[in-house]
Amino acid sequence: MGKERQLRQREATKNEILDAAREIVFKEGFQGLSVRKITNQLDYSPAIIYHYFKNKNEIIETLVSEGYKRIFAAVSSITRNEDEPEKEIREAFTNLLKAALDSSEEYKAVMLNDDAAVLQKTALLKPGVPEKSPTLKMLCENLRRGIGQGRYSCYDPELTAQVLWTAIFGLIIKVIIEKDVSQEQINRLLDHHFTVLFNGILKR
Amino acid sequence: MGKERQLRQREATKNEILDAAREIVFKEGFQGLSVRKITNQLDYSPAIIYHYFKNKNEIIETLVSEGYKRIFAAVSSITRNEDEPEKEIREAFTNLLKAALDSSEEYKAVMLNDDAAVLQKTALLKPGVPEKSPTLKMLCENLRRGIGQGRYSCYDPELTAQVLWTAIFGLIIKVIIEKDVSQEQINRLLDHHFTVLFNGILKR
Amino acid sequence: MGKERQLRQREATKNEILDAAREIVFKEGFQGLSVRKITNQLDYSPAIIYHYFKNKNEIIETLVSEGYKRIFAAVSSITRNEDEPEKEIREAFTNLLKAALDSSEEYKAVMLNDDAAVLQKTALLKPGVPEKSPTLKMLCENLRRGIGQGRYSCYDPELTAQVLWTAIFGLIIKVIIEKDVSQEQINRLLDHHFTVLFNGILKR
Amino acid sequence: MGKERQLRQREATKNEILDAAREIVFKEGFQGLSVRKITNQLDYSPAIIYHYFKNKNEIIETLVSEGYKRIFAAVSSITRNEDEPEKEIREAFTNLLKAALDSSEEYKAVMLNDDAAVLQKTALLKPGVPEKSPTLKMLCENLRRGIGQGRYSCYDPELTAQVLWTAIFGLIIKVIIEKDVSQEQINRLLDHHFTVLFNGILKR
DNA sequence: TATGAATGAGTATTCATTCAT
DNA sequence: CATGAATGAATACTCATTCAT
Repeated sequence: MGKERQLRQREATKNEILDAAREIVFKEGFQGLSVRKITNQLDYSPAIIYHYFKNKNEIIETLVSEGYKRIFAAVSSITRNEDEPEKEIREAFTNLLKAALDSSEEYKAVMLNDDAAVLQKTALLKPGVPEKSPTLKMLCENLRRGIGQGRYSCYDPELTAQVLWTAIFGLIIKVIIEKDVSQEQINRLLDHHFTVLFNGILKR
Repeated sequence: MGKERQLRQREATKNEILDAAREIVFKEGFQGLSVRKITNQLDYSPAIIYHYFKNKNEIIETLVSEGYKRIFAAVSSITRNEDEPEKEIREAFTNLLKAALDSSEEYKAVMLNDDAAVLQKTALLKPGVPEKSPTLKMLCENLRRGIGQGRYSCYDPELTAQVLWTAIFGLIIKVIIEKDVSQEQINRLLDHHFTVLFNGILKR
Repeated sequence: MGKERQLRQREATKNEILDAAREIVFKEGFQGLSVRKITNQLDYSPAIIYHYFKNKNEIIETLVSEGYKRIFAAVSSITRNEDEPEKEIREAFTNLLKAALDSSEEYKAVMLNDDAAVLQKTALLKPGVPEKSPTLKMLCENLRRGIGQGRYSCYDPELTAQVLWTAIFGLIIKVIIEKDVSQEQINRLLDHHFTVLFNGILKR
Repeated sequence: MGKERQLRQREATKNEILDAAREIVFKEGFQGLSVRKITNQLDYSPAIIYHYFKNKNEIIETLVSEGYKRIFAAVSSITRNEDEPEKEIREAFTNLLKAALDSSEEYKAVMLNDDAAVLQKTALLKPGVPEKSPTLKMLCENLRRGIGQGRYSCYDPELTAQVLWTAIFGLIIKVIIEKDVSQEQINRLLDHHFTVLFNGILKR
C-alpha cells in the first residue's frame, strides 16, 4: 500500500538525517553537533529536521540509545564456558571494548552523561543496582558460578562485579580519550588487565 | 595601608568571579560556562571580567590548574613503606580519589579532555610515556621496588602501572558521574579494588 | 513559476541589503560598515544577513568587486587611434575618472587599501610590475607605439606609464576627497593635466 | 616658580602620551589607535588620558596637526632660484615627498581625510582656493614669475599649480600605500615626474 | 513534504568614557 | 595627579527554533 511506502520513505529520510548526525558527532563530538551542520551536509533546510524529529535533542537521544544498544548487544552474545568461567568475562569485556571503540563518541556520551534520565540506565555503583543492569547481572552470575565451583575466591559477587567493571571502564575511557593508542598497545593493556584481575579473583 | 586594602579588594572580586564561575561549572560543566552567565549572576557588566582576567580562558585555566594542583598534591604526599610497598599505592590512590571528588568538575575537565594540549600532560597509555608523568613514575618505581623485594609478581612495571591507574581511574570517574554514591559505598568499592588488584600482583 | 519568483525575491532582498550597505559605506566609508548598522537600517535582525551572505566580508567583497569591475570596464573599452595614440590615453583616463567618481567609495577602498592581498592586485610602482596590470600594460604598449612612431619622446615606457598613471591617480583621489568639486572644474583640471602631460611626452 | 615646573611636567606627560600614540599609529594606523593601547604601553590607567586631553579625538587632532605642520614646514624652506624657477618647485616637492614619507600615517590621515573641518585646510581644487593654501600660493607665484620671464608656457597659473600638485600627490600617496617601494625607485619616479611635468610647462 | 525567511537569545571580546576616591 | 572600578554600546557571528507557504 501507499501508506507503507510512505512510512518506509519517512524512515529512510530519518536515517539520512541520523547518518549525517553520526558523521558530525564522529568528527566533532556531540557538542559539535548542530541542526545547521546536519542540514547543510544533506542540502536540506534546517526546518526539515522538525518534520522528522521533535527537536535536536531527540536526534541526540536516538543516536545515544542506539550506541547503547550496540554496546550491550556486544556484551550479551558470549559463549558459555563451564570450566573456566573467567573466559566468559574476558570475552564479554573484549567485545565491550571493541564496541565502545567503534562508537566511541556515543559511548562517551552515554557513559559520561550525568543526566538523571541517562543515569537511571547507566548507574551501577549503588548497592543492589547491579541486579538491574544486564551487564552487571551477567557478571554477578558468572562470579557466583565461579565461587560455587571453588574457582574464584569468596568475594562479594556484587562488589567484585563493580570492581571488575569499573577497572575495565577506566581502560576504555582512557583509550578513547587518548585517541591514538595503537591497537597493539590496547591489546597488551587489556590482556594485562585480565591477568591482574583474574589473578586477583582466582583461587590459587 | 590603602594599597594593601585595594589589593585585597581586588583579590576579593577576582574570587567572587571565580566563585560564580565555579558554581556554573558545577551545575553545567565547563562547556556551560560563559562570561555573560558569570556577570549576570554577579549583576555586573560583561566587560568587567576583562578588568580582572585577560579573557574567559584565564578563568578556566585558573579553575583547572587549581584542581590540578590539589590533585597532584594529594598523590605526592605519601609516606614511605619499606616492607609493604603496596600500602604506598593504597595511600596515593586513596588521596587521589578524595582530591578528585573534592574538585570533581575540574578533575573531569582535565582527565576527560581530549585537546592535544591537555593530552600532552595527561596521556599515559602509550609505551614509554609513563616515565614523564609524575604519578605513573612513582607507581613504576614502587612496582620495581616490590618486584626487587620478591613481593610483587614479575610483571612489566610500566604496563602494570597503567593497569592499576586505569582501574582506579575508572572507579573515580564512575563515582563522579553517578554523583550520589554514598561515602561508605565508595570506601567499600575502593577497598575491594585494592583487595583484587593487590591480590593480583602480590606473590603468594 | 514559483521558483523563479522566489529567486527574484531572494535577489531583491540581497540587493536591499547591499543597498543599505552601500549607503552606509557612502556615509561612513568601508570601515564604518557593520552588520548591525545594515540590519538596523532595514529593521531586520542581524542574523538574517547570514541567510543571504556567508559573512560580512562577502558583502564587502561584493561591493568592492562591483566597483572594481565597473572601473576596469571603463578603461578597457577605448577606441584605437593610430595617428594620435595619446588620444587613447586621454579616453582611457577620462573613462577611468568617470568610473571612479561613480563608485568613489569602492575606488578609494580598493586603491587606498594596503592589505597585502589587495596590494597584490593594485601595486604598480615596483619595476617590472606594470606588465602584470592590465591598465598599465595598455599604457606601456601605447607609449612604445608612440615612441616607435617618433611621436613621443624616447622615455622609458614603464617609468613614463607609472608617472602618467600616478599623476591622474592624484587628481582622481583628490577630487573624490574634496567631494564637492564641480564637474566643470573637474573637466578643466583633467584637460589641463592632459595638456601638461602630453606636452611633456610628445616630441616637438 | 613651582607653577612653571608643574606646567613643564604636564607638557612632558602630554608628550609621553603623544609619543606612545605616535608609535601605535605608526604600527597600526590611526584606526588601530585606542586609549587602552596608549595607556597599556605607558603602564598608566586609561583614565589618565582624560586629565591631559579632552578625549581620544583631541589626541588624534594633535598628532594630525603636528604632521601637517611638519609637512608644510618642509615645503616652505626652499631657496630662491631666479634663473630656473622650476628648481624651486623641484626642491619643494622633493622636500614634501620626504616629509610625507617620514610621517606617512599622518600624511594619509590628513590628506585623505574628508571631514569638513579638515577639508577646510586641505582643499585645493576649487577655483580661487589655491590663494588660501600656502603651498599652492607659492606654486602659483613661482609659475607667474616663470611665465613673466618667458620661461614657462602661458598657462593659467592656478590651474597649472593644481595639476602639478595633484600629479605629485598621486605619486606620494601611491608610494605610501605600496609601502615597500625602494628609495631608488622612488627617486627615479620623482625624477621622471619632474622631467615630464617641466617638459610640459617649460617653453621650448 | 519541504523550504526560505526570519528571529531572539546567545557567544567572546573591545572600546571610549565616567566617576569616586 | 592618578587610578581602579565599572559600564553601555559596539563588534561579528552561531544557534535552535518557528512559521507561512
